[in-house]
Amino acid sequence: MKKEIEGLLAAALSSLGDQLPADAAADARVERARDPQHGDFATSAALALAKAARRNPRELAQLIAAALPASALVEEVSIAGPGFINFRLSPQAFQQEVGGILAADEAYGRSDSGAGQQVLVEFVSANPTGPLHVGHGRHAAYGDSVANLLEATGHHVHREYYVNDAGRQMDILAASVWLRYLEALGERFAFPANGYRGGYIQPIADTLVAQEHDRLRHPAGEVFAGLPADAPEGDKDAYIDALVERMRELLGEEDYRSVHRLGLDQILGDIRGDLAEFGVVFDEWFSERSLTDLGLVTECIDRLKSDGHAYEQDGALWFRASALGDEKDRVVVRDNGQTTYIASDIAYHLGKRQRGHDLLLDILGADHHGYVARVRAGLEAMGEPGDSLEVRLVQFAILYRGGEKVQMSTRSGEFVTLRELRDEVGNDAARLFYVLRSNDQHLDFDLELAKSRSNENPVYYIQYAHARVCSVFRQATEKGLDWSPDAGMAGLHRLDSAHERELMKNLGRFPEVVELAAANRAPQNIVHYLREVAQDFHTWYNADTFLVEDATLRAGRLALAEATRVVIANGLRLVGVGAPESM
RNA sequence: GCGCCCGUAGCUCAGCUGGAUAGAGCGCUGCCCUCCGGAGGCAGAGGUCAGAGGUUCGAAUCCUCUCGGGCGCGCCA
Repeated sequence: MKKEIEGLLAAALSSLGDQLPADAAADARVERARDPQHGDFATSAALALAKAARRNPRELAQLIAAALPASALVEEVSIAGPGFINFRLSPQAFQQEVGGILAADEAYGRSDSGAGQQVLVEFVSANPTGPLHVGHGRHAAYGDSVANLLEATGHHVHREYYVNDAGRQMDILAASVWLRYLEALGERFAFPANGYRGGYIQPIADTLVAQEHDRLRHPAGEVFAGLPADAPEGDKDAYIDALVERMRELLGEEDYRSVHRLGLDQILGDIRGDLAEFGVVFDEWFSERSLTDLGLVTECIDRLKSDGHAYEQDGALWFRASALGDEKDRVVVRDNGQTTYIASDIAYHLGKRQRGHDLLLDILGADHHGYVARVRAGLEAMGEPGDSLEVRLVQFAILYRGGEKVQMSTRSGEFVTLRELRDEVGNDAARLFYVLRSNDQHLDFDLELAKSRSNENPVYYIQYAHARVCSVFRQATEKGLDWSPDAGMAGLHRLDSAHERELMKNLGRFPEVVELAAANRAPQNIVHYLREVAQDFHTWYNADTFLVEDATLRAGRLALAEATRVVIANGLRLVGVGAPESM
């Protein structure tokens, strides 16, 4: 709809070619008028061009208005205020759009404006050391919704989860599993302060017992002999690292790896299942370890050195990131010869580019904001454009139950998991609440509100509108009142009440809202829009009866109801929420 | 100390690539079921868009500063 009006304006501007600056076509933009008195669309093109054209804005507006091609869509064009050109659309313009919605059905709202750009969206990427918690849930819901929006606007999207399977935390997990295994076999000892104490370790240890029996068993005395003191007296980090070392010595590299792999596989499998139930499916689970195994990390480090982006100091190798916009230089190889996470991250992001992705969109926790400049510097050092990396930070989610804040502690594994949240409020409420707020805003997630069945709860309010439409159609069938899209089209010209006009107008905005939400990575735009549509629908439903005697009018109203249903279903699908036919 | 993000109605927040009188929900006040699902609808009160400068024909939106709040500033990831 908007595009048609912009087309008319562009035609007018180009027909005035010699009287306007050469780049005037860029101002062929219209916006939705906020105030109905200003019609349906408005353009400030005359205001923007006035200076360059050396005319006063109102005069220029007259000129442009006069040059507009005639169109059945436009009922009235007027000049207002300092030089706005307002367009009032004809009833047919809106009715025609309803027909367009029915024809496009599930495709309504989709566009190809992304022109096939390859976008790699990386999100969640939680360390596979335990189940996902409610914070990860927000990342999952946001990242997947943004990916959906990008797909809907013609981007080629690849969803990826970066598996941190190479770091120290995974070693600690392997040790934790092994210790629970030893306990299960009867060994007695104090569990390390820094080990993973969550209950989810136990089943993994049980699997290990079932697979290996006591083949990996060593007496506790042997395992803990001569280790430094654990907390509180000693350093818990030094203690756990020494314990991991001991485990590797006693088991040998091959058996150590198999315990490590078992822990990783089970936890990752659990995460994968959790996300799948949440409607989030990744195209790829990318292993950090594979970067090292394929030699990509060393390759990157060699390139840093040969291109003069690195230097040695205090026995470590430093990446000269400060020369590329970062606030300081970063260690890439430690004095003990181990590479750091930043080395992996540079290799990882370079690899993303080499796999053919134009845009690398990372969804990260707000506490990772310092990381952005680092990776961007790394990409630039590898000869890749820094702006191929886009980072969206997601702020924390805080759970409330009624007015009470739910305490969340990552210690001792006592945190609220995503699965617990989903079980309590349901997938639909969880997904919608997670994207209700802008990603850079803290999220207060009220469990009671998410479960409530009233108009306080946007999930039910929107879904109810969808179910209501379905209910009307069920009623129509019961009463033997047949309806078809063709009959609906033939009745559209009868839709002329204020409520119908308002609803039609808002339905026609959907493609614009999708476009904007995608461009701004802002799924909350979709939710707020759907709430408006649902409100318009409920208002209309209360004001007018749909199943009237007059067959033509009835067909037209059912067409509009069906178009509403299509828009709500398409919008909810974008944020991963279901559209129930009854509730 | 330096850097990033946030500050909009009593509460929770939309709106932010500048546009014409700043929106929603909750809460508050008063209404609407002989009617397709009342899990709904209608009406009303409620704001110096944290503050101060600046750019502009026009600023909640862009720039600068100040004041509040959050988060970062490891040879952890």
